Amino acid sequence: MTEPHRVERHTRQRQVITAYMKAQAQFLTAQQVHDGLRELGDTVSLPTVYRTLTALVEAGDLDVRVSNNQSAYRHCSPHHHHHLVCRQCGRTIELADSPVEQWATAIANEHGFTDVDHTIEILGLCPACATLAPRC
Amino acid sequence: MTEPHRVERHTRQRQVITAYMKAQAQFLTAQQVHDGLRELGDTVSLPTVYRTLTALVEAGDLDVRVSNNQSAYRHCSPHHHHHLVCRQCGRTIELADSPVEQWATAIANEHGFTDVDHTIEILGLCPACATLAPRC
DNA sequence: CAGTTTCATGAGAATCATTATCAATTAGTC
DNA sequence: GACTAATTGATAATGATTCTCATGAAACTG
Repeated sequence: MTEPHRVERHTRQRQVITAYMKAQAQFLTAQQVHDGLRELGDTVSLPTVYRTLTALVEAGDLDVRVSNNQSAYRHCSPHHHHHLVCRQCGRTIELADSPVEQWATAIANEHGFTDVDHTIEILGLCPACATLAPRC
Repeated sequence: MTEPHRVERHTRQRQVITAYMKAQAQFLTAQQVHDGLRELGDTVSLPTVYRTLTALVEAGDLDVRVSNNQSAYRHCSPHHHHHLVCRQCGRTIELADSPVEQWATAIANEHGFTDVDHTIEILGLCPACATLAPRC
């Protein structure tokens, strides 16, 4: 009944995608990653881009964000899953620990919930976009 | 330059969908709403279900939640957009005001963000699911 | 280093949620 | 009841994501 021991392989494609995502400051769709890599000469098939991004999300290396019926991925430092995001340009600021952590846990306990996790996202207009685009 | 004055019409389909969603405690996909209505004998075309649900979301009457590449919709009381959700059965508990509100606003101001909104979601395993399904 | 195993990749097709199109229906108004 | 514009439904189109499966290449073996 022991798991068949799945070995993770270190392929060119995975390295390329991982490196690319680490260098990226924005949320990118699979398609954008695919195109971006091609521009650098590192061709990776679209299905592989999807597979790898999904794997990286499961590994906790990437954050996902769905908008417009599309998933966008972005590198994120582990354990700090809260963001302040500009709804215009997508500029993201990672937020450190907050009072929310404790509150969330407390609320969950109160209702008997276990194995608790939480997501917080603050959306707004960053200073730059506020001045540049009064109305888009 | 005045808007052409768009009149909202009160159709059978809209009433039916609105009523149905109000009576529902779970997040439902457009397809599920469509099927549910058909079972009640209130047939509404799938495109119309989509159109109506989208409109209701924009009106602030419904919450959306994306999972498995599908949007799910659920009635929600306005102004309280925070939920404690069971990741297994989808059971949802609406959370009242929290310390987060102030914190979010403070953080946003600190970074010069304006027109701020936020989303918080606490995911966990509800007591029922925790006992029934130790491992799925 | 050659052989073997097994996972990963890529090309293409398939899926399937969501949207667009457009003619036919209707709600709201006079 | 007639008029007008919004709404609906049938259908097709779109497009992101996933599946299939033959080929390629890691990792391991001896």
